[in-house]
Amino acid sequence: MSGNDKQTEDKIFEAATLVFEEKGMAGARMQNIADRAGINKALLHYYFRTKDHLFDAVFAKLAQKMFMKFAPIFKEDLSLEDKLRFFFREHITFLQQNPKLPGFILNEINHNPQRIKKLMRNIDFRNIWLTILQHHKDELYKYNITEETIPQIMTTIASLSVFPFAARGIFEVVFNNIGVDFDKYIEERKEFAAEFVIKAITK
Amino acid sequence: MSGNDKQTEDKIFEAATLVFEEKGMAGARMQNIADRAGINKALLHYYFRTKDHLFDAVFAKLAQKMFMKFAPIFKEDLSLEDKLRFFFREHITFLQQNPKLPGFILNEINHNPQRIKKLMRNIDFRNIWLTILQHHKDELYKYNITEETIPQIMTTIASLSVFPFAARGIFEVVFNNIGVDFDKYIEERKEFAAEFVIKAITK
DNA sequence: TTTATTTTTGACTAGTTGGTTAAACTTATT
DNA sequence: AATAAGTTTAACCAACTAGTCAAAAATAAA
Repeated sequence: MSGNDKQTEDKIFEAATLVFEEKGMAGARMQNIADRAGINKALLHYYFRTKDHLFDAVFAKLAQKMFMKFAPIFKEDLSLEDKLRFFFREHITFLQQNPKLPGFILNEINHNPQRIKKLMRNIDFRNIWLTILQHHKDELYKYNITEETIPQIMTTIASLSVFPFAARGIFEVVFNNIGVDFDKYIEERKEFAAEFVIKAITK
Repeated sequence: MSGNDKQTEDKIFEAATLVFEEKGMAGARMQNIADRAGINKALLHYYFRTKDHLFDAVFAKLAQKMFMKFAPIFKEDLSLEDKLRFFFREHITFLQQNPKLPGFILNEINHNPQRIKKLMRNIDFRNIWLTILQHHKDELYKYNITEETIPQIMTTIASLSVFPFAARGIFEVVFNNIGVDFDKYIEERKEFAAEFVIKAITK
């Protein structure tokens, strides 16, 4: 094992990430990945035996990167309102730096739902669920939130943050026609989304 | 031209729709489409010269189906609040009947942004934009809506309706773990989303 | 330096895929 | 019935693609 192999493995991984994000599993070509990594195609199979192996590695890493960004909210010791402000600010900033992540993950999950089931079976959602309920128990009565509406509110929060990036291609076309800049829109969204949700759940 | 050819063309189109929705352009196989249509592969190329032709036909039809569902809101003569209730009820019901549409369209647009630009260059967004402004001019001052926040609000509305279907694969896994049924969640969303937005934009 | 081990490459292969073609079949026209 | 036109098929092809392999190059061990 020379010190070089980690370097090449990383080069391959980065190239594969770019190509898979752009073309998806079905549209990606091993030759294309090899070219971008500046190596021979055979070397791909030396480090990652098959296209599936390589894809799984990339997908697992990107999915973790994505979902881990949801976790810190539950740990921060803030009021519900500040938690919302914190979340949208942090999460949208993260997506600004990884704009293709949502589209990539949604696409691959739709084409292969099995993949996410395998990936998420370790996560203990029931526990997270109970933690949230417990942690905000006293606070919830102050808001328009019942236990039954929590799934609606949680998915609403995720939608407001993630969807603009997943639908960026459409938004940009519409925005172009009415003189709105996508980047500026995203920047404003950090605050807008937080205040929108807060307003909606306030009694 | 026998009366048969329209029948076969439709059979092909329906089969192609199913396969493209499920696998995407890159993952779809002409042989698979031919099999589902119950015909020879050569006959595909007799009706639609290439895979691109066939895909373009399917995509154009599905995209139109999707976006046309946004139009009726602007014509209905209802108060803003009832318009919101009307929209979410109608649009989510439509998506219940076409659950794979959002994922398919988002995916293909992300992989080929050119396609939507070509498709949408006929639509006069500036005109629609001005119509909305004009039509709700008197009403807007009653709500927390300024001209600058309209793009935020419009995209928020779209997100709340479309995202759950685009991210269904993820939602279902999470829901399974906490005992929530996706179909029931969607049914409840029709009313929840409307009231959520109304609450958020009310002064 | 010599030998063993790991890394990298060019050439190759078996299988797949979109697309073609000539002939057979069906339907309409005379 | 005979001819023409449109429809459908089986067999085929060229290009592409994931994956292999043996040999060369580079690195580590002796």
